Amino acid sequence: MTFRYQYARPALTVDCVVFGLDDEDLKILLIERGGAPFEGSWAIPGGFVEIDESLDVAARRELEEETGLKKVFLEQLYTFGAPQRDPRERVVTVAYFALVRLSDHKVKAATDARQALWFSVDDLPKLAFDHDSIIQMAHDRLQAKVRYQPLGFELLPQKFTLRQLQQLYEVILDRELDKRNFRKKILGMEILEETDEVEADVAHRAARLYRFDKKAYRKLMRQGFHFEI
Amino acid sequence: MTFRYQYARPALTVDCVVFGLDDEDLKILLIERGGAPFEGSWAIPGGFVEIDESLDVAARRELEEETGLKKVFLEQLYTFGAPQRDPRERVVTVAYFALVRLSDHKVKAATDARQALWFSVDDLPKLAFDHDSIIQMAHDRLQAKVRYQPLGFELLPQKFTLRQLQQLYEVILDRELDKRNFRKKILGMEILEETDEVEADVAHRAARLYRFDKKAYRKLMRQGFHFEI
DNA sequence: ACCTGTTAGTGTAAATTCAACACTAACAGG
DNA sequence: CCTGTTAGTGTTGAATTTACACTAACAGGT
Repeated sequence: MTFRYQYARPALTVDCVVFGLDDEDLKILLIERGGAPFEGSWAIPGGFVEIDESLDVAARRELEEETGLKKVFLEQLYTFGAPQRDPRERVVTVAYFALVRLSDHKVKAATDARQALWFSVDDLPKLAFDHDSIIQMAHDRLQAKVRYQPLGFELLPQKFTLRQLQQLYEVILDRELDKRNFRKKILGMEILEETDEVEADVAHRAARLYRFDKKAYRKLMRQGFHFEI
Repeated sequence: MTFRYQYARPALTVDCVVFGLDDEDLKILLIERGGAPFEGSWAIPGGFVEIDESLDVAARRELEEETGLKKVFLEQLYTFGAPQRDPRERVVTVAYFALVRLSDHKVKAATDARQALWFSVDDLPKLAFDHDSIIQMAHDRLQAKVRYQPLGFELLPQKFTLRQLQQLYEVILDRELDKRNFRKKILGMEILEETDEVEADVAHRAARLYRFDKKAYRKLMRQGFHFEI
């Protein structure tokens, strides 16, 4: 079946910048393209929007098809529509950024992708299309947003130590934070729930595990509380 | 001429939420639709993206065609793509928000629009499509962004009094600010250039006029300065 | 000339928040 | 029991933010 239109229409795709956190590194998930154009080069996962699916759904579907990732945090980033950004024809892409817990997820390459791999955010290979600008914008947005929204917890295991949380901010913001001031601030917010567990298998005093208390956070939000690191 | 595609493609449009500032009110520019669907109801200006123009260019073109506005501040907001948002067929729209100086611009209705009119942001008529959600998001974004980027100056005349500037923030943020603290903060930033003029035609002591000093602002930015109200 | 109404323009003190900084406790492993 | 490593904890000074009220200037009307 073919479709006829009176005017030429751009094709519409979605693409996802997927961030994951390794103990000391912020990583991005890339796929090696299995088809033209840019066959064999690296790109962020994505693909065409189907005619009856919403953009968010398309982004989730493509992400699962190409990398196997499901149920991740996903947020729309920006829409890129420079006329020559795809050499084949006019393609407008709605870019998303996603946050995943590396600990929870196994990644596997699939449809259209030879392989999917995590790359350190400041050691990326050459990328297809304008994907370097998309990643750049996603990284800027993550850095800005992580400071005033509790996004960071999406990157950590459900239970985490304060040390892990601090490290997360240090890695994303790319600067050191003072341990005592950090703990004072974050515990003072009362959005962390202390568990009665401590971390396991460490060769030193084990740190207490905390959980992000989403309910408490939402309640505080309704009272005008403003998260900020 | 017609175009044939193997798969059905969504149509792609751009829409603009245009803000203007009246002395005591934040306004939005709406057009009365001259054609189906929603003929006769109010909508934000916008239209189809042409095959070889970038999204920003399309937004500017549509804005000029429908309202006569040129050279306004314009920034991409969000892309709306719910499958049923347009009753005719699948239409994805890239929404923008724009800031204009009401003092500088005459608005005139044109192509496809019976008329263009300014409405107070908290007294809007019923709107076509999902334009109420688009406006809502634009308004939220303006409120958030005006606090940490010097966007406000786009809404004021080139030369303005501190009183006007304060009123602008009060109207947009919808809360009162302390006059002395406001002046201290804004003058302390050293991003305003004092002119040797004062306002004219007022029945009381005339206030000094200032200009936003974009050069000074950019210089400060490079040095890590962070604007914040 | 002067009275009235209205807004311009200005400083200080208290409260709060932020930044800097170092030691003891706990525990695993050898 | 010794070693190495990280957990966990308060205080002080500096900087920032908030609250708050009076005189000066000027146009317009009498």
